[in-house]
Amino acid sequence: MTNAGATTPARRRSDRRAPTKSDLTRERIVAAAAHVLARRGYAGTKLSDIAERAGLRAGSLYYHFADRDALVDHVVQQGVAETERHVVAALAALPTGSDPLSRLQAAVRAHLEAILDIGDVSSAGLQLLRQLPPELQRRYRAAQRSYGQVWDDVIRAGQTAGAIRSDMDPVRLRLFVIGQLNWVAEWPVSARGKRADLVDEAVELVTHGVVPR
Amino acid sequence: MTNAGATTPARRRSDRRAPTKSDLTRERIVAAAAHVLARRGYAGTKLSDIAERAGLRAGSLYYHFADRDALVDHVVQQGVAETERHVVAALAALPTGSDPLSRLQAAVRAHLEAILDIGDVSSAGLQLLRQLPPELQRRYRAAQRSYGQVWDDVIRAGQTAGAIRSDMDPVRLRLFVIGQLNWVAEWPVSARGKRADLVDEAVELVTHGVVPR
DNA sequence: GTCTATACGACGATAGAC
DNA sequence: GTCTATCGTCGTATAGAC
Repeated sequence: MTNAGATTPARRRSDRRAPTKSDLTRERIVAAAAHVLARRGYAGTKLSDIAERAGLRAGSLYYHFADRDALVDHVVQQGVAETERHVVAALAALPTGSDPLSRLQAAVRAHLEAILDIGDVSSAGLQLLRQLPPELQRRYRAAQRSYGQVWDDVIRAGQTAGAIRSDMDPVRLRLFVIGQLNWVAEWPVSARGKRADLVDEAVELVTHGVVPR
Repeated sequence: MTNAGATTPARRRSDRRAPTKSDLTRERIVAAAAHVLARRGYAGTKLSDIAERAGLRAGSLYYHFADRDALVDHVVQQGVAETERHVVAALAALPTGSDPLSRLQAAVRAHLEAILDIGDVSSAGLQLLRQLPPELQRRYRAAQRSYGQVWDDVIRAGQTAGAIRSDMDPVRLRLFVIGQLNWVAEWPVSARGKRADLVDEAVELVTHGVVPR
Protein backbone atom coordinates (compact mmCIF):
# COMPACT_ATOMS: atom_id res chain seq x y z
CA MET A 1 0.00 0.00 0.00
CA THR A 2 1.17 3.48 -0.76
CA ASN A 3 0.32 6.93 0.46
CA ALA A 4 2.31 8.84 -2.07
CA GLY A 5 -0.20 11.02 -3.89
CA ALA A 6 -1.77 14.01 -2.19
CA THR A 7 -0.87 14.28 1.48
CA THR A 8 -3.28 11.54 2.57
CA PRO A 9 -6.90 12.71 2.25
CA ALA A 10 -6.99 16.44 1.67
CA ARG A 11 -5.43 17.98 4.75
CA ARG A 12 -5.85 21.70 5.27
CA ARG A 13 -3.95 24.16 7.35
CA SER A 14 -6.86 24.45 9.74
CA ASP A 15 -6.70 20.72 10.53
CA ARG A 16 -5.05 20.76 13.90
CA ARG A 17 -5.32 17.10 14.78
CA ALA A 18 -2.36 15.25 16.21
CA PRO A 19 0.25 14.27 13.63
CA THR A 20 0.19 10.58 12.75
CA LYS A 21 3.33 8.47 12.68
CA SER A 22 3.29 8.86 8.93
CA ASP A 23 3.26 12.66 9.24
CA LEU A 24 6.30 12.61 11.47
CA THR A 25 8.27 10.34 9.20
CA ARG A 26 7.30 12.52 6.27
CA GLU A 27 8.68 15.56 8.02
CA ARG A 28 11.95 13.79 8.74
CA ILE A 29 12.19 12.81 5.10
CA VAL A 30 11.58 16.36 3.90
CA ALA A 31 14.15 17.79 6.27
CA ALA A 32 16.68 15.18 5.20
CA ALA A 33 15.99 15.86 1.54
CA ALA A 34 16.42 19.60 2.05
CA HIS A 35 19.74 18.97 3.74
CA VAL A 36 21.08 16.82 0.95
CA LEU A 37 19.68 18.99 -1.83
CA ALA A 38 21.34 22.08 -0.36
CA ARG A 39 24.80 20.51 -0.51
CA ARG A 40 24.69 18.01 -3.36
CA GLY A 41 22.43 19.75 -5.85
CA TYR A 42 19.50 18.29 -7.72
CA ALA A 43 21.22 15.51 -9.60
CA GLY A 44 23.57 14.70 -6.74
CA THR A 45 20.76 14.04 -4.32
CA LYS A 46 20.41 10.28 -3.97
CA LEU A 47 17.42 8.65 -2.36
CA SER A 48 19.73 6.44 -0.36
CA ASP A 49 21.36 9.48 1.26
CA ILE A 50 18.01 10.99 2.14
CA ALA A 51 16.80 7.69 3.52
CA GLU A 52 19.88 7.16 5.64
CA ARG A 53 19.55 10.63 7.15
CA ALA A 54 15.87 10.07 7.85
CA GLY A 55 16.58 6.69 9.41
CA LEU A 56 14.99 4.31 6.92
CA ARG A 57 15.69 2.50 3.64
CA ALA A 58 15.52 3.99 0.19
CA GLY A 59 12.63 1.85 -0.94
CA SER A 60 10.52 3.05 1.97
CA LEU A 61 10.47 6.59 0.62
CA TYR A 62 8.01 5.49 -2.02
CA TYR A 63 5.35 4.98 0.58
CA HIS A 64 5.44 8.74 1.24
CA PHE A 65 6.21 10.21 -2.17
CA ALA A 66 5.33 9.11 -5.67
CA ASP A 67 8.89 9.51 -6.91
CA ARG A 68 12.06 11.47 -6.48
CA ASP A 69 10.78 14.59 -8.22
CA ALA A 70 7.66 14.73 -6.08
CA LEU A 71 9.86 14.88 -3.02
CA VAL A 72 12.13 17.53 -4.49
CA ASP A 73 9.12 19.57 -5.50
CA HIS A 74 7.73 19.40 -2.00
CA VAL A 75 10.98 20.68 -0.49
CA VAL A 76 11.28 23.48 -2.99
CA GLN A 77 7.70 24.66 -2.56
CA GLN A 78 7.91 24.54 1.21
CA GLY A 79 11.12 26.58 1.08
CA VAL A 80 9.57 29.54 -0.67
CA ALA A 81 6.35 29.25 1.29
CA GLU A 82 8.06 29.31 4.66
CA THR A 83 10.27 32.22 3.72
CA GLU A 84 7.27 34.15 2.50
CA ARG A 85 5.34 33.42 5.69
CA HIS A 86 8.26 34.62 7.78
CA VAL A 87 8.52 37.91 5.90
CA VAL A 88 4.80 38.53 5.75
CA ALA A 89 4.54 37.91 9.48
CA ALA A 90 7.36 40.36 10.17
CA LEU A 91 5.65 43.04 8.11
CA ALA A 92 2.33 42.39 9.81
CA ALA A 93 3.97 42.69 13.21
CA LEU A 94 5.04 46.28 12.54
CA PRO A 95 2.96 49.03 14.14
CA THR A 96 0.33 50.29 11.72
CA GLY A 97 1.50 53.29 9.79
CA SER A 98 5.19 52.36 10.02
CA ASP A 99 7.26 54.32 7.56
CA PRO A 100 8.08 52.63 4.25
CA LEU A 101 11.81 52.38 4.88
CA SER A 102 11.22 50.55 8.16
CA ARG A 103 9.04 48.11 6.29
CA LEU A 104 11.78 47.36 3.80
CA GLN A 105 14.26 46.94 6.61
CA ALA A 106 11.92 44.52 8.37
CA ALA A 107 11.69 42.48 5.18
CA VAL A 108 15.47 42.39 4.88
CA ARG A 109 15.76 41.25 8.46
CA ALA A 110 13.12 38.55 8.12
CA HIS A 111 14.45 37.19 4.84
CA LEU A 112 17.97 36.89 6.19
CA GLU A 113 16.72 35.27 9.38
CA ALA A 114 14.88 32.71 7.30
CA ILE A 115 18.11 31.91 5.48
CA LEU A 116 20.06 31.57 8.69
CA ASP A 117 17.41 29.53 10.49
CA ILE A 118 15.95 27.32 7.82
CA GLY A 119 18.64 27.75 5.19
CA ASP A 120 18.33 24.25 3.81
CA VAL A 121 14.76 24.73 2.73
CA SER A 122 14.65 28.51 2.39
CA SER A 123 14.71 30.27 -0.91
CA ALA A 124 18.47 30.50 -0.66
CA GLY A 125 19.11 26.78 -0.78
CA LEU A 126 17.25 27.28 -3.98
CA GLN A 127 19.94 28.37 -6.24
CA LEU A 128 18.86 24.90 -7.25
CA LEU A 129 16.55 26.67 -9.64
CA ARG A 130 18.65 26.28 -12.74
CA GLN A 131 19.30 22.62 -12.07
CA LEU A 132 15.70 21.56 -11.88
CA PRO A 133 13.93 19.78 -14.74
CA PRO A 134 11.56 22.07 -16.66
CA GLU A 135 8.36 21.07 -14.91
CA LEU A 136 9.72 21.61 -11.40
CA GLN A 137 11.32 24.84 -12.55
CA ARG A 138 7.97 26.07 -13.77
CA ARG A 139 6.27 25.28 -10.49
CA TYR A 140 9.06 26.87 -8.49
CA ARG A 141 8.93 30.10 -10.49
CA ALA A 142 5.23 30.37 -9.84
CA ALA A 143 5.81 30.17 -6.10
CA GLN A 144 8.61 32.72 -6.36
CA ARG A 145 6.32 35.15 -8.14
CA SER A 146 3.99 35.31 -5.19
CA TYR A 147 6.85 35.99 -2.84
CA GLY A 148 8.38 38.61 -5.13
CA GLN A 149 5.05 40.43 -5.08
CA VAL A 150 5.37 40.96 -1.34
CA TRP A 151 8.70 42.70 -1.83
CA ASP A 152 7.63 44.70 -4.83
CA ASP A 153 4.71 46.15 -2.91
CA VAL A 154 6.98 47.28 -0.11
CA ILE A 155 9.52 48.75 -2.49
CA ARG A 156 7.00 50.56 -4.65
CA ALA A 157 5.31 52.08 -1.61
CA GLY A 158 8.70 53.28 -0.43
CA GLN A 159 9.49 54.82 -3.80
CA THR A 160 6.14 56.60 -3.94
CA ALA A 161 6.70 57.99 -0.47
CA GLY A 162 10.21 59.12 -1.38
CA ALA A 163 11.83 56.89 1.23
CA ILE A 164 13.48 54.64 -1.36
CA ARG A 165 15.40 55.82 -4.40
CA SER A 166 13.23 56.06 -7.49
CA ASP A 167 15.96 55.99 -10.11
CA MET A 168 15.90 52.19 -10.23
CA ASP A 169 13.40 49.64 -11.40
CA PRO A 170 11.73 48.13 -8.30
CA VAL A 171 12.16 44.59 -9.58
CA ARG A 172 15.88 45.01 -10.14
CA LEU A 173 16.19 46.69 -6.76
CA ARG A 174 14.50 43.69 -5.18
CA LEU A 175 16.71 41.22 -7.03
CA PHE A 176 19.86 43.04 -5.92
CA VAL A 177 18.77 43.13 -2.29
CA ILE A 178 17.47 39.58 -2.05
CA GLY A 179 20.51 38.30 -3.90
CA GLN A 180 22.83 39.91 -1.40
CA LEU A 181 20.98 38.18 1.40
CA ASN A 182 20.68 34.83 -0.37
CA TRP A 183 24.40 34.63 -0.90
CA VAL A 184 24.95 34.56 2.84
CA ALA A 185 23.98 30.89 2.61
CA GLU A 186 27.19 30.36 0.62
CA TRP A 187 29.40 32.04 3.20
CA PRO A 188 31.76 29.91 5.22
CA VAL A 189 30.13 29.61 8.62
CA SER A 190 33.33 30.92 10.18
CA ALA A 191 32.81 34.32 8.50
CA ARG A 192 29.26 34.85 9.69
CA GLY A 193 29.96 36.11 13.19
CA LYS A 194 27.15 36.65 15.64
CA ARG A 195 23.71 36.26 14.14
CA ALA A 196 22.32 39.54 15.46
CA ASP A 197 25.34 41.51 14.26
CA LEU A 198 25.15 39.94 10.84
CA VAL A 199 21.51 40.89 10.45
CA ASP A 200 22.15 44.43 11.63
CA GLU A 201 25.02 44.84 9.21
CA ALA A 202 22.94 43.59 6.33
CA VAL A 203 20.20 46.10 7.09
CA GLU A 204 22.75 48.89 7.36
CA LEU A 205 24.46 47.99 4.11
CA VAL A 206 21.24 47.67 2.16
CA THR A 207 20.08 51.00 3.51
CA HIS A 208 23.17 53.19 3.16
CA GLY A 209 25.82 51.29 1.21
CA VAL A 210 29.53 51.17 1.87
CA VAL A 211 30.11 54.90 2.23
CA PRO A 212 30.47 56.21 5.80
CA ARG A 213 27.61 58.36 7.05
CA MET B 1 47.61 7.40 -26.78
CA THR B 2 46.43 9.98 -24.32
CA ASN B 3 47.34 13.52 -23.53
CA ALA B 4 45.35 13.83 -20.40
CA GLY B 5 47.91 14.63 -17.72
CA ALA B 6 49.58 18.02 -17.65
CA THR B 7 48.67 20.21 -20.61
CA THR B 8 51.12 18.50 -22.98
CA PRO B 9 54.72 19.22 -21.95
CA ALA B 10 54.85 22.07 -19.47
CA ARG B 11 53.26 25.02 -21.20
CA ARG B 12 53.69 28.41 -19.62
CA ARG B 13 51.76 31.64 -19.97
CA SER B 14 54.66 33.14 -21.90
CA ASP B 15 54.48 30.45 -24.58
CA ARG B 16 52.82 32.32 -27.39
CA ARG B 17 53.12 29.73 -30.15
CA ALA B 18 50.17 28.97 -32.40
CA PRO B 19 47.52 26.79 -30.77
CA THR B 20 47.55 23.21 -32.01
CA LYS B 21 44.40 21.41 -33.07
CA SER B 22 44.41 19.74 -29.68
CA ASP B 23 44.48 23.11 -27.94
CA LEU B 24 41.45 24.29 -29.82
CA THR B 25 39.45 21.18 -29.09
CA ARG B 26 40.42 21.46 -25.48
CA GLU B 27 39.09 24.97 -25.34
CA ARG B 28 35.80 23.89 -26.87
CA ILE B 29 35.52 21.13 -24.31
CA VAL B 30 36.18 23.50 -21.42
CA ALA B 31 33.62 26.00 -22.66
CA ALA B 32 31.07 23.25 -23.13
CA ALA B 33 31.76 21.87 -19.67
CA ALA B 34 31.37 25.32 -18.12
CA HIS B 35 28.04 25.72 -19.87
CA VAL B 36 26.68 22.42 -18.63
CA LEU B 37 28.10 22.78 -15.12
CA ALA B 38 26.48 26.19 -14.73
CA ARG B 39 23.02 24.82 -15.42
CA ARG B 40 23.08 21.18 -14.30
CA GLY B 41 25.36 21.33 -11.30
CA TYR B 42 28.26 19.06 -10.49
CA ALA B 43 26.50 15.73 -10.37
CA GLY B 44 24.15 16.60 -13.23
CA THR B 45 26.97 17.29 -15.64
CA LYS B 46 27.24 14.29 -17.93
CA LEU B 47 30.23 13.70 -20.16
CA SER B 48 27.88 12.91 -23.01
CA ASP B 49 26.30 16.38 -22.78
CA ILE B 50 29.69 18.07 -22.73
CA ALA B 51 30.86 16.01 -25.66
CA GLU B 52 27.78 16.72 -27.72
CA ARG B 53 28.15 20.45 -27.15
CA ALA B 54 31.81 20.30 -28.06
CA GLY B 55 31.09 18.29 -31.19
CA LEU B 56 32.64 14.93 -30.35
CA ARG B 57 31.91 11.66 -28.54
CA ALA B 58 32.08 11.07 -24.82
CA GLY B 59 34.97 8.64 -25.04
CA SER B 60 37.09 11.18 -26.85
CA LEU B 61 37.19 13.47 -23.85
CA TYR B 62 39.63 11.10 -22.21
CA TYR B 63 42.30 12.03 -24.67
CA HIS B 64 42.24 15.57 -23.23
CA PHE B 65 41.48 15.01 -19.56
CA ALA B 66 42.34 12.20 -17.18
CA ASP B 67 38.79 11.92 -15.93
CA ARG B 68 35.61 13.85 -15.20
CA ASP B 69 36.93 15.56 -12.09
CA ALA B 70 40.07 16.78 -13.83
CA LEU B 71 37.86 18.57 -16.35
CA VAL B 72 35.63 20.05 -13.67
CA ASP B 73 38.65 21.22 -11.74
CA HIS B 74 40.05 22.91 -14.82
CA VAL B 75 36.81 24.83 -15.40
CA VAL B 76 36.53 25.89 -11.79
CA GLN B 77 40.12 27.07 -11.55
CA GLN B 78 39.90 28.97 -14.79
CA GLY B 79 36.73 30.67 -13.61
CA VAL B 80 38.30 32.25 -10.55
CA ALA B 81 41.52 32.99 -12.38
CA GLU B 82 39.79 34.86 -15.21
CA THR B 83 37.60 36.84 -12.86
CA GLU B 84 40.60 37.80 -10.82
CA ARG B 85 42.55 38.86 -13.92
CA HIS B 86 39.64 41.01 -15.04
CA VAL B 87 39.40 42.80 -11.70
CA VAL B 88 43.14 43.22 -11.27
CA ALA B 89 43.38 44.67 -14.77
CA ALA B 90 40.59 47.14 -14.05
CA LEU B 91 42.32 48.30 -10.89
CA ALA B 92 45.63 48.62 -12.69
CA ALA B 93 44.01 50.70 -15.40
CA LEU B 94 42.97 53.40 -12.93
CA PRO B 95 45.10 56.58 -12.83
CA THR B 96 47.72 56.33 -10.12
CA GLY B 97 46.54 57.84 -6.89
CA SER B 98 42.87 57.21 -7.57
CA ASP B 99 40.81 57.61 -4.45
CA PRO B 100 39.96 54.42 -2.53
CA LEU B 101 36.24 54.59 -3.19
CA SER B 102 36.82 54.75 -6.93
CA ARG B 103 38.97 51.67 -6.66
CA LEU B 104 36.22 49.75 -4.93
CA GLN B 105 33.74 50.89 -7.54
CA ALA B 106 36.05 49.76 -10.32
CA ALA B 107 36.27 46.34 -8.70
CA VAL B 108 32.48 46.12 -8.47
CA ARG B 109 32.19 47.07 -12.10
CA ALA B 110 34.80 44.55 -13.24
CA HIS B 111 33.45 41.68 -11.18
CA LEU B 112 29.94 42.18 -12.48
CA GLU B 113 31.19 42.49 -16.04
CA ALA B 114 33.00 39.19 -15.63
CA ILE B 115 29.77 37.57 -14.50
CA LEU B 116 27.83 38.99 -17.40
CA ASP B 117 30.47 38.19 -20.02
CA ILE B 118 31.90 34.89 -18.90
CA GLY B 119 29.22 33.91 -16.43
CA ASP B 120 29.49 30.20 -17.13
CA VAL B 121 33.05 29.99 -15.96
CA SER B 122 33.20 33.02 -13.68
CA SER B 123 33.16 32.71 -9.95
CA ALA B 124 29.40 33.09 -10.02
CA GLY B 125 28.73 29.87 -11.85
CA LEU B 126 30.61 28.62 -8.89
CA GLN B 127 27.91 28.37 -6.40
CA LEU B 128 28.98 24.90 -7.40
CA LEU B 129 31.27 25.11 -4.44
CA ARG B 130 29.16 23.15 -2.00
CA GLN B 131 28.49 20.39 -4.51
CA LEU B 132 32.09 19.58 -5.25
CA PRO B 133 33.84 16.54 -3.80
CA PRO B 134 36.21 17.45 -0.96
CA GLU B 135 39.41 17.50 -2.98
CA LEU B 136 38.04 19.84 -5.66
CA GLN B 137 36.49 21.98 -2.96
CA ARG B 138 39.82 22.34 -1.27
CA ARG B 139 41.54 23.40 -4.50
CA TYR B 140 38.76 25.83 -5.32
CA ARG B 141 38.90 27.51 -1.92
CA ALA B 142 42.60 28.04 -2.33
CA ALA B 143 42.04 29.86 -5.61
CA GLN B 144 39.26 31.92 -4.04
CA ARG B 145 41.56 33.03 -1.26
CA SER B 146 43.89 34.69 -3.68
CA TYR B 147 41.03 36.55 -5.31
CA GLY B 148 39.52 37.58 -1.99
CA GLN B 149 42.85 39.10 -1.08
CA VAL B 150 42.55 41.54 -3.97
CA TRP B 151 39.24 42.80 -2.63
CA ASP B 152 40.31 42.89 0.98
CA ASP B 153 43.27 45.11 0.11
CA VAL B 154 40.99 47.56 -1.66
CA ILE B 155 38.46 47.58 1.15
CA ARG B 156 41.01 47.95 3.92
CA ALA B 157 42.69 50.83 2.15
CA GLY B 158 39.32 52.50 1.79
CA GLN B 159 38.54 52.06 5.45
CA THR B 160 41.89 53.45 6.51
CA ALA B 161 41.35 56.48 4.31
CA GLY B 162 37.86 56.99 5.69
CA ALA B 163 36.22 56.47 2.28
CA ILE B 164 34.55 53.20 3.29
CA ARG B 165 32.64 52.62 6.50
CA SER B 166 34.80 51.17 9.25
CA ASP B 167 32.06 49.76 11.43
CA MET B 168 32.09 46.47 9.53
CA ASP B 169 34.58 43.67 9.19
CA PRO B 170 36.24 44.01 5.76
CA VAL B 171 35.78 40.33 4.98
CA ARG B 172 32.06 40.41 5.68
CA LEU B 173 31.77 43.63 3.70
CA ARG B 174 33.43 41.90 0.77
CA LEU B 175 31.19 38.85 1.04
CA PHE B 176 28.08 41.01 1.07
CA VAL B 177 29.16 42.99 -1.97
CA ILE B 178 30.44 40.09 -4.06
CA GLY B 179 27.37 38.07 -3.15
CA GLN B 180 25.09 40.77 -4.42
CA LEU B 181 26.93 40.75 -7.72
CA ASN B 182 27.19 36.97 -7.98
CA TRP B 183 23.47 36.55 -7.62
CA VAL B 184 22.93 38.48 -10.84
CA ALA B 185 23.88 35.24 -12.58
CA GLU B 186 20.67 33.75 -11.16
CA TRP B 187 18.47 36.56 -12.46
CA PRO B 188 16.12 35.84 -15.29
CA VAL B 189 17.73 37.37 -18.35
CA SER B 190 14.56 39.33 -18.97
CA ALA B 191 15.09 41.33 -15.75
CA ARG B 192 18.65 42.36 -16.51
CA GLY B 193 17.95 45.28 -18.81
CA LYS B 194 20.80 47.01 -20.60
CA ARG B 195 24.21 45.86 -19.54
CA ALA B 196 25.63 49.34 -18.94
CA ASP B 197 22.62 50.39 -16.87
CA LEU B 198 22.79 47.25 -14.79
CA VAL B 199 26.43 47.84 -13.99
CA ASP B 200 25.83 51.49 -13.12
CA GLU B 201 22.97 50.57 -10.84
CA ALA B 202 25.02 47.96 -9.05
CA VAL B 203 27.78 50.48 -8.38
CA GLU B 204 25.26 53.01 -7.12
CA LEU B 205 23.54 50.55 -4.84
CA VAL B 206 26.75 49.22 -3.36
CA THR B 207 27.94 52.76 -2.76
CA HIS B 208 24.88 54.45 -1.30
CA GLY B 209 22.21 51.83 -0.64
CA VAL B 210 18.49 52.11 -1.25
CA VAL B 211 17.95 55.47 0.42
CA PRO B 212 17.61 58.47 -1.93
CA ARG B 213 20.47 60.93 -1.84
C1' DG C 1 4.79 1.45 7.24
C1' DT C 2 9.12 -0.47 6.43
C1' DC C 3 11.91 -4.10 4.80
C1' DT C 4 14.62 -7.08 1.15
C1' DA C 5 15.34 -8.34 -3.48
C1' DT C 6 15.60 -7.35 -8.07
C1' DA C 7 14.72 -5.41 -12.81
C1' DC C 8 16.37 -1.91 -15.47
C1' DG C 9 18.54 2.07 -17.36
C1' DA C 10 22.38 5.49 -17.11
C1' DC C 11 26.72 7.00 -16.87
C1' DG C 12 32.00 6.80 -16.28
C1' DA C 13 35.74 4.66 -17.90
C1' DT C 14 38.81 1.56 -20.81
C1' DA C 15 40.38 -1.00 -25.10
C1' DG C 16 41.43 -1.14 -29.55
C1' DA C 17 40.35 0.05 -34.54
C1' DC C 18 40.99 3.70 -37.76
C1' DG D 1 42.84 12.61 -32.15
C1' DT D 2 38.50 10.60 -32.51
C1' DC D 3 35.59 6.72 -33.03
C1' DT D 4 32.84 2.36 -31.58
C1' DA D 5 32.09 -1.21 -28.41
C1' DT D 6 31.82 -2.87 -24.00
C1' DC D 7 32.31 -3.61 -18.96
C1' DG D 8 31.17 -2.42 -14.34
C1' DT D 9 28.87 0.34 -11.12
C1' DC D 10 25.36 2.79 -9.23
C1' DG D 11 20.78 4.76 -8.61
C1' DT D 12 15.64 4.76 -9.43
C1' DA D 13 11.76 2.33 -9.09
C1' DT D 14 8.76 -1.84 -8.31
C1' DA D 15 7.15 -6.29 -6.08
C1' DG D 16 6.07 -8.72 -2.43
C1' DA D 17 7.17 -10.41 2.42
C1' DC D 18 6.59 -9.08 7.15
